[in-house]
Amino acid sequence: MKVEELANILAEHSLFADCDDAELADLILRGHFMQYKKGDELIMQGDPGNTLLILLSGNARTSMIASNGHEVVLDYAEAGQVLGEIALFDGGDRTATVTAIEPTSALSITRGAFEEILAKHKNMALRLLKVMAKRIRMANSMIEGDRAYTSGPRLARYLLRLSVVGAEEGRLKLDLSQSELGNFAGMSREHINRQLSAWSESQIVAVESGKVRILDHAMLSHIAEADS
Amino acid sequence: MKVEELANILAEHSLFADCDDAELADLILRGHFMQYKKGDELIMQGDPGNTLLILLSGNARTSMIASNGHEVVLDYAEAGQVLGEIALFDGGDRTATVTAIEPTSALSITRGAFEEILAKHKNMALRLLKVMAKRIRMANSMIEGDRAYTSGPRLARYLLRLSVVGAEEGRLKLDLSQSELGNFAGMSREHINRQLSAWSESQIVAVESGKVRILDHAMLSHIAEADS
DNA sequence: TACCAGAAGTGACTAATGTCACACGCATGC
DNA sequence: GCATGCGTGTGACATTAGTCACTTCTGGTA
Repeated sequence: MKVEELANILAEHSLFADCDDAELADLILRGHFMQYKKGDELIMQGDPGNTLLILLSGNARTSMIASNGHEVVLDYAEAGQVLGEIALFDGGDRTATVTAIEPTSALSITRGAFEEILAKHKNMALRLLKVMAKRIRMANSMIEGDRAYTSGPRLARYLLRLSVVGAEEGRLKLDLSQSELGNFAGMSREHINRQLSAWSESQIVAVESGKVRILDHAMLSHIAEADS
Repeated sequence: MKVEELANILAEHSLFADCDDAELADLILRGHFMQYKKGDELIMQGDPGNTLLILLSGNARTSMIASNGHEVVLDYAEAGQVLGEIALFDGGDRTATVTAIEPTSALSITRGAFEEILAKHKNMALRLLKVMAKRIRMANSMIEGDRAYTSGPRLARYLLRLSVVGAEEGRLKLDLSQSELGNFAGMSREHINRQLSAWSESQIVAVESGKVRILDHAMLSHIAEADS
């Protein structure tokens, strides 16, 4: 892939939108371009983590497998997202596995290279701090939601999180199977199914050939804040 | 408080242990020394967040109140910990409330001052990135634990998290009431009580005048990884 | 000492979800 | 066309943990 193409992809996404050309050039120069097929693992839980990844295209699922075998999906990442920062910065092993859920490409940058970039471009550190702050905020909000709410409001939250901001007919960013939705929202497939059926009755969502569409965004937001 | 005293306190704690004198001096010079009584709020959920706090002494509880009134305790902070980074860096409001649970003091640094320090001392950014990486790691591990395990293993994990590393007779860092433990581990006070009683029967913990002591650290760790 | 407040202990009941079992529908490929 | 597999729909039941309503302890204090 050409350097200009990479630069364009990077510059399209918020995090790198305000990078100057020199920064972009350095990222691309020091990074390796990686390609993955659907199902490939970009990052494997337990591995030592010495690289930072920047998703260029495609979508990936970040998940952890607990010691009892239970799978927990933490997030879905799209182009422009930074992955692998945790292990890179704290020096520990990778905490989660990142799996491509469609053909995906990424820029891989080693610790050494990234530290040089940080040293050279001081705005880079602030950008990264901002990305990580947002991640902690999201994680805290997941903890709060998982703890404080019952399954209904929780599923509502996760659906809203998957909903496209522009709200093009309420379609979700990703078409997840009900089992995957379950792993993401922390409930059983059957329970997801029942909840979705109920909401479908009351016209809050529509389920068409396995795909969820949000019909009543306001109502869903209301449910997400509900008392129970 | 004298500058040298502050410098000593800062230098004692891991995050700042490798700061050079100039860095410490800048932190202290640009920071305001704050003191809090037990029960005072160092940070209030919903406020705009324009300062970073570094705990110098005491202990504080970080908690969120969900829209349905449910309180979720995210963490307990001790001296040396950085607080308030999330809102400082992503520009949003404070996500949680931090309450002193004993007399506490902290260094408060405004965004502007901190950005100047970051620009001047390039190691500062790496240190911060590391702190935040560890926080995300901890948050992810909370999500994993809350989702994948039942109450037993979960309580075990939170007790271990509160246990002093040096394991001085298994005493916990903080003597929390059972209700507080409940808000931290995400279960009802009664359930905490029953679980603790059961473990006390089997000599895994001891409960003496309201204080929990871990008797069998290995067993508790084993429970924390249990299948159920 | 007697009293009070806040914590802790406990039984009975209830609510929320997970689990199991199985039917169904729809796409894929031989 | 038919077999196969995967995702979905649904009832019955089991479990887990929360809730309620008290009682009992404990430490501090008038």
